[in-house]
Amino acid sequence: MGIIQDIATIPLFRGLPDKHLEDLAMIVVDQVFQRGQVIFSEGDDGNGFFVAITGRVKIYKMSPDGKEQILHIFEPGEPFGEVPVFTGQQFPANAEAMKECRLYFFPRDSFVHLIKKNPSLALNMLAILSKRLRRFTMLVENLSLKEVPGRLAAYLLYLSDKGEGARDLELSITKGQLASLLGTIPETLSRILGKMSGQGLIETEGPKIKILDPRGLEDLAEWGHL
Amino acid sequence: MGIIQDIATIPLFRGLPDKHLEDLAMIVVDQVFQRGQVIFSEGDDGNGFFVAITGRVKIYKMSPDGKEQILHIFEPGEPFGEVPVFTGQQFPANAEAMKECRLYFFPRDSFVHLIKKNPSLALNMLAILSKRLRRFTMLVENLSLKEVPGRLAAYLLYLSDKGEGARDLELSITKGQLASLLGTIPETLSRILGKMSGQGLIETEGPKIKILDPRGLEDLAEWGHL
DNA sequence: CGTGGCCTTGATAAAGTTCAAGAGCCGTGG
DNA sequence: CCACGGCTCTTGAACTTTATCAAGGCCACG
Repeated sequence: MGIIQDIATIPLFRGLPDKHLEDLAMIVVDQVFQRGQVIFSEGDDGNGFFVAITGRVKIYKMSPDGKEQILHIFEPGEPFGEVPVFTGQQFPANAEAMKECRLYFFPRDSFVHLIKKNPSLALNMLAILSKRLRRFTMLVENLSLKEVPGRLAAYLLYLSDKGEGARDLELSITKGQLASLLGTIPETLSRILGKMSGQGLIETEGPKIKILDPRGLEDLAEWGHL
Repeated sequence: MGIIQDIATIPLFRGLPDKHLEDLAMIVVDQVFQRGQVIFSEGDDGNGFFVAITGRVKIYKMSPDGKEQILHIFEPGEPFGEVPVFTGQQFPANAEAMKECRLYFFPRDSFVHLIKKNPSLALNMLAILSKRLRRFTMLVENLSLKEVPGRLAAYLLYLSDKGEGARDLELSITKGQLASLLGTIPETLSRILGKMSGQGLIETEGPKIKILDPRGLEDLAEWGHL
């Protein structure tokens, strides 16, 4: 019960007529994944895509020697795994539940059929993919053009912005995961957090980080040094 | 003369009825850019997108201290600059003509209008954006998980595949640009090309690169060392 | 023939990774 | 209630990779 309501709250489906929401409810598959469970792996055939209803999902790549790069972390309401739906190929990366997740799975054919009949659904999906391209652009910029302190500063400011400018942040992921998100390793992240504390930019206590000098962080994010 | 034919050959518009091709021809703006000319800059408002008809276009990011990361190089037939069309924001990166280019510009509103009436156009665009996401995934993987020799090996194999397995490659861009594409600098690229020659993997002569040991390159691309 | 662009090479320095060890934390079970 | 094992995080030292700085070579074009 409540599937239609759940679907209606997904931004991707905003503005859809009730009739189409019902159609979606007919084709959706409700799935639950446990923390640490693999949702799909790079190279698997993708016969549809997912929307997170509860929980948190990471999309990541692995190098042969075990280093992980997180590409994205999806929260409730966000769709993922759409790429093969439209290219007809395999998933380009892996997906894993970071905690217990409830996911809605939308099979490819039914969804494409629906898109053909509903331009606003197509435009919603185009907007989502475009936003994702924008994020990837930033990720590439960070990885290639900034060094780790700059990436970390940018991430902290991003968190602060998301929390309406809050100075007191609390990491919702472990520092190890944060390292993987920033394209580095826990040791390096740890050292840089220490250095930034020493310079009076931030204050850390476990998963809590207090921003002491937002301007200093901005300079760091922009220029790569203080 | 010829505009409709040009438009009809663009993969994005494949399968469109003639009537819609004519509509497109009505809204398109034909533009020419000289080598080195800026097409748009990061932060500019995007009121439409481009399709390359002739020439070559690079999409890139710059760091404050001048290092460049090429995100993409577009050849004739490929659309670019679509992100702001669907998110309503600014261009996330810069675009510059690498040689004299003829571009078709499609204004946003007319195009969105057309998409609403034509699901197959929407699906074509979704496929293109999805492919681009896939490419970005590979770029991130390369930048974060591989070191420069691995990236170079992967790029050479990609060129070889594109040329139906050809062993004799010819770079269509300068080595400096290749360095920027691989997320490094010309000096480093030069050294690594030298090292790879010394190991008998390739043979270089100016812009020509001959692949001597494809298996060796695959190992390098996969594992980061021979 | 000189000038500017592009590429190469060498010496040096910086940033990040690896390896190793240890500290803090927490849930489980004796 | 406390001890143990596992996990995350931190710190140190050596090492690797890459960037930086500087200089010189090659080549096309005027």
